Amino acid sequence: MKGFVQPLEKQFFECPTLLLAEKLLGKILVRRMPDDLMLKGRIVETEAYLGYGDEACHAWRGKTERNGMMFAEPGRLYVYFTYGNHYMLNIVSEPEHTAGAVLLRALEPLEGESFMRERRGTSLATNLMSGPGKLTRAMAIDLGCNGRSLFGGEFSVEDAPELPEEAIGTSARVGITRSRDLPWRKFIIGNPHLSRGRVSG
DNA sequence: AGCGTGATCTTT
DNA sequence: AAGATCACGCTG
Repeated sequence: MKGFVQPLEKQFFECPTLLLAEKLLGKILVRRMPDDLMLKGRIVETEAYLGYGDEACHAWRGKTERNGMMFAEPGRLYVYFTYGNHYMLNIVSEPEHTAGAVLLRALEPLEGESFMRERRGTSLATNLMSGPGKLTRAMAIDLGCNGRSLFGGEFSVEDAPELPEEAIGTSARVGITRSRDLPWRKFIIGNPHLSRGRVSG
């Protein structure tokens, strides 16, 4: 059928976390809401977090109630609450029982913008989902979404053409104090919907 | 550059 | 039980 896009399947997510952080750039996060409302955003900025050897990762000291979902199989959502205000959305990576996830830091709105504008209280497109807390707000993602699968219909990631190597930028991760030096942030160079972290490098 | 806001984790 | 930390966003 024309216009019907197949969601990415499990195998896509079965790769090392850092590689997944890069492969997700340009792909489209989809949430199917009640009443035929579709929310879509192109992934333009990600960060990799690994349970082993990465002190910035919630799971670096082992499994707890909060970070438990990071140990699940690839392709599930890890959502957590922070700073008393914000939900952060991650896609779980690495095999089951191994902690890893890709934080989605910024999306470019593609569908459902009026819903997003209302939730965000702003109309500027580049301000709707240009940050990890903003995008969960815009897409109404909270702790109830923790553990949801990307293969169950409600949430999915749509395929899109692979980006050329030169379109992808790399930098240190934003807003962390430990393991600052690791260059595990990936983004689409020059995209206007990036987070406040940095726009080009 | 400063602060709100509250859960989680560490230290007493 | 108390204190520090925090993968942020907004105001100024």
